[in-house]
Amino acid sequence: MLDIKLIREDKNNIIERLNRRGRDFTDVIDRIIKKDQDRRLILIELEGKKQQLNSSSKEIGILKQEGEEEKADILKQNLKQLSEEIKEEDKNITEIDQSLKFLLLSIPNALLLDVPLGKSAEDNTIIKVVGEAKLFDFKPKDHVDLGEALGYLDFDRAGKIAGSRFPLLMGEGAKLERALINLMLDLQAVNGYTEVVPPFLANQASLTGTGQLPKFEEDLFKCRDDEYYLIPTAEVPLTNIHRNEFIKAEDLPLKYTAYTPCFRREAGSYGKDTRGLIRNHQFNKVEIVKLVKPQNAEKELESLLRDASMVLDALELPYRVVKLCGGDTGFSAAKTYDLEVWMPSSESYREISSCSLFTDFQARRLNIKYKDENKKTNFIYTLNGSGLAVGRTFAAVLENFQNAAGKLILPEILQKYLKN
RNA sequence: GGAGAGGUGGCUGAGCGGUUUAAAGCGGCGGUCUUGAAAACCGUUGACUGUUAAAGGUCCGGGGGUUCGAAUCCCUCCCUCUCCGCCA
Repeated sequence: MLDIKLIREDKNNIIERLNRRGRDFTDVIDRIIKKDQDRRLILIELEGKKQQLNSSSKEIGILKQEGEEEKADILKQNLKQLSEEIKEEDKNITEIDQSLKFLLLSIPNALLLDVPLGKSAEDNTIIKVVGEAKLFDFKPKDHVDLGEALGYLDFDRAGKIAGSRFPLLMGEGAKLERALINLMLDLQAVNGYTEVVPPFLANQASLTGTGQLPKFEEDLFKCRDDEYYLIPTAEVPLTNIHRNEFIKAEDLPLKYTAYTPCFRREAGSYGKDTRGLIRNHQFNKVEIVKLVKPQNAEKELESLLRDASMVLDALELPYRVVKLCGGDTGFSAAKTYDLEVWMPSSESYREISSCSLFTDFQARRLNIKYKDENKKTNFIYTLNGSGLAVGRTFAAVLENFQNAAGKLILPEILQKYLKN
């Protein structure tokens, strides 16, 4: 959520940073400003009336103590109407507050000024390329053919159990998935993240806090009889650990990691990546989350990116780092780097991690504060990244480490994890 | 699922219709003392809104109600704890 004060005081700057997303936010911002002004006008009048009521009520208390019952009764009669008026106007203010809040909750984060302009993924900036994109002297299989041949994957039976876009890993495949999870968690432990096993369902407040609600409900699986949603990412529970909390400055930064399954309806992506592990309704992910002081934000994003990259380095997978352009940056993020892994079957790079800085956008929704150096209360900044999407890593491992015979030659570190 | 207890400022905790602008303690901050520190003592210290600064307004789990006036009474929902039942 953007700061209404900032919108009031620095409207043009906010609009400029929003418009980097590739559409014009002037109208919405103007509507917000108008509503905010209306609200303040009504509020001034209302507060005057409240002041009057408060002091008169106090007077009644005093009169009664002095035994002046009659005077008190007269005053009481006179206050009845004022009290009614206040109640009425209070209702109006609440309504305006709610619609203002809804508008604010529906506006995406203002982007940092170094986020490149652009409409789609094609306009992202390639920051660096790590490792060599493997070219095979045979035609590499994709991870589905390979996985099914090896008995690791069984999408037909997954369809029987649940439906399309669900994975079923069997035998060595299931073990490989578990090895990857363990490897990732161990690496992030070394990087100083506290391991967490959070709830896999979250309530409405939590999802509003991180930004999935109210705008993107159609992307979520929702329980029918309870106000719970299946988490679309561990970002939700991890970032919500400290919702409505005051953090001691010396406890920052706070760093958490968790492995969780993630559940996404993938509404609106019919026909996209229908094959394999790339886009499923359920997938495993190891997430890393940080709560930091604002002044360290950019540095913390760079280090978060390194923490995520480290997994790809350890697995010896070729990848590249891209900075997302405005149009491709997610709703809550102010700036995002993606890690894209090389997929030999399609000879392309595919997103495997997304590392974002959210500035105080989430913290404001979540009400997470700390006291800064000047003892001023301030919102913390949040960041998160995938470290990594396990399903996509699984696919990348299969495709990158296959040989002509259709067997896997895994890097040493993975072999070690498979043994344990 | 049944019965009971409870949710109050960074923390502990009193208040249970009207000088409460939420007591007190802890913690924090400043000071006195000290070579320095600790202890002790003195002062200060909730959040949000608003303002040049103030005044004022809002906030005692969430929502609604009663009243001139609600932390306090009523309704409702949520959460925590104890006991019972069921259960991995």
